[in-house]
Amino acid sequence: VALKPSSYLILGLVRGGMTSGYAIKRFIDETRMPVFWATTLAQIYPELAHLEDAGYLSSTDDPHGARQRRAYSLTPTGERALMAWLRRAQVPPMELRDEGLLRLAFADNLPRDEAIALVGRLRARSEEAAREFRDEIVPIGEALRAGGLRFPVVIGQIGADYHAWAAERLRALEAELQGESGEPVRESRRP
Amino acid sequence: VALKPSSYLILGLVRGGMTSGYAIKRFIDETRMPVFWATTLAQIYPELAHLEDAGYLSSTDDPHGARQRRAYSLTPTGERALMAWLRRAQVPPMELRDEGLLRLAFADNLPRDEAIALVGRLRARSEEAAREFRDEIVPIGEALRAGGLRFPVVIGQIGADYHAWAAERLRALEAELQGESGEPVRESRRP
DNA sequence: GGAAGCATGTAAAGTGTTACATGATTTT
DNA sequence: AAAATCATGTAACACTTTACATGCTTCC
Repeated sequence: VALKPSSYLILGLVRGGMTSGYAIKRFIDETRMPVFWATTLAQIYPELAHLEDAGYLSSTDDPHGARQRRAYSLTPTGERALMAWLRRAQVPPMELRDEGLLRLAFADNLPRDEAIALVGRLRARSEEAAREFRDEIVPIGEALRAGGLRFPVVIGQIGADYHAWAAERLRALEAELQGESGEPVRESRRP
Repeated sequence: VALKPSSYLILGLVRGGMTSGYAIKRFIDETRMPVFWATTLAQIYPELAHLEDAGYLSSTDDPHGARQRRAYSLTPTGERALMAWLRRAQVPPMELRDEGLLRLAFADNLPRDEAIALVGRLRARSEEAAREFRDEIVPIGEALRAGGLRFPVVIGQIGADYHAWAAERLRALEAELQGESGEPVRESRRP
């Protein structure tokens, strides 16, 4: 029974010291460390229960005063599963599913100026995302680095660099589209 | 009742001349034009039916001999909905959900050489994807361009450029990780 | 006559999101 | 006393994927 990526996410976070459902939620909200595999609160608790049933996690009650809390930890099986996943030779192909680029694919339905405006909106979106990665996610990663974790900051930087690249790429596309005049030009294009 | 991205995908393809469910499937298989919003055969037929119920599409029987076929076309409502979507000022944030980058986020659990190997696998994956975009998807887009469609090739090129960029970015990360020696170095790092 | 392609669908399971629901404790 | 935070969950819905199911037509 193969685990899904969100299961490994939970496994990895428990292994990293986020031992309760709430701690996992808070870590995700605060650090946005798993930006490349989002999950929501409603998935965490069922997933923890499922991983315990399947023998990857074990749990003990760990109340603070009268406030309940359940503390999870990896079983040897869970440990093995996480490491095997990290070491697996095959990495599934990247899937990026983006409504913005889907719109762009249909931009032939728009007049040229409106197509350019659409590209401009996509560029603005990437600029905003780049800012967010640079100013919020990377600094949090740098804070975690003090605790010996170097990869959160690495993926934050990759995210920041990606969006910066995308913004530039879209700016180039805007320029290219603007360069093509509305009236057909006397062949200035190579054959 | 807002339509979902896959609905607009279908609407856009019908508008582009793929008037039957099978034609849509074939176009997707052959051109892989909507790489940034994948869909499967099992979604197409229910979606066509749903869009007709909701008044965005109309259909007529269009058999070839005794072989049945249902031909769809956009109603004025469908036309308006598609154009409004393309013109909408707000573009939802890009979501990229990638198991590979999720693994990288947890690479602190691996010894350095294995972490480097993981980055290497991710790089190889991007190189492969770049090749696929460059050698397969872009040429198909260029063929479509003859028919007046210029944006399929644009998104193919964006995909190719993205993966090429990613491969280079990951190669830089490999080098960076390799540069850090196993034993702690006498502070060659700025404060 | 058989294989490949054309054509349309369904069933079931898996996966994920939004909104709701509850209650204790700590801080202001 | 109220607000914020800690803590755990459920219900309903939305969406996607995998696998299955059927039958005709054209080409070899």
